[in-house]
Amino acid sequence: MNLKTATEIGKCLSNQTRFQILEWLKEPEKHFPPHETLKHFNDGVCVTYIQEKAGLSQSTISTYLTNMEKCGLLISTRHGKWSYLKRNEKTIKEFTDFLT
Amino acid sequence: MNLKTATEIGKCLSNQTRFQILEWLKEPEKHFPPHETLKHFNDGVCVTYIQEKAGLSQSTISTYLTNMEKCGLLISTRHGKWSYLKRNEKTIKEFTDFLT
DNA sequence: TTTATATATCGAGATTTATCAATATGTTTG
DNA sequence: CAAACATATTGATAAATCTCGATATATAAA
Repeated sequence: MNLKTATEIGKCLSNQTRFQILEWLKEPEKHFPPHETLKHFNDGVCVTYIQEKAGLSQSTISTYLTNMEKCGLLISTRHGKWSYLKRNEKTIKEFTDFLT
Repeated sequence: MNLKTATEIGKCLSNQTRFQILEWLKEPEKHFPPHETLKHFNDGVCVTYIQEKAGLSQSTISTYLTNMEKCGLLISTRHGKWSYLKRNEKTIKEFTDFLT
């Protein structure tokens, strides 16, 4: 982890909604309904579910998630027309190690 | 640690200079000269030394440090006319625990 | 292949942050 | 007390971020 990447992660963590998303994704089954198509949470939660729970516009949440993926906080996996997001624990650990 | 405080900390970590200060303060003796009056780094480093190393204006750094203290990232101790800043490892740990 | 659904990107206005110079406050020293 | 020094606060402008609606793209379903 370098200073630039760490700062990009800091930017993602500087907003309550984005931070909250990261918290929700710790335990997806606790905060989101199971997806109608996929029956598991192996790749996380789809954009729409996150958007509905956050209560912000689709475009805003899409941008948030894209940026969070870019700096390594999230991993995005596409299944058909859905994008699923899950935490990237490896980067999160690198970040906390860098800070500590 | 709650979401609001964590987000305030995230704001501090969203800027390279502020993040850098936190890194410098991990090992003050490695990045700063010993203070002419105090001979130790027990309470950290004075504002002026941090300001000079960061290369930003006195008012900017003062504001940075004040905010970093407000959200618990730093501990400020006054000795005479100097304010010394050091990392608040307790809060930093609470933050990384909250994130993990 | 048209239509519907999910996600991404663009453009714009409102809000927040970055950063400074100027000034104020607090503390020490002559 | 006056001068000097360290730090904090204020006021201002430029830059960045927030957030949306509109629109584009990708994929699936009819």
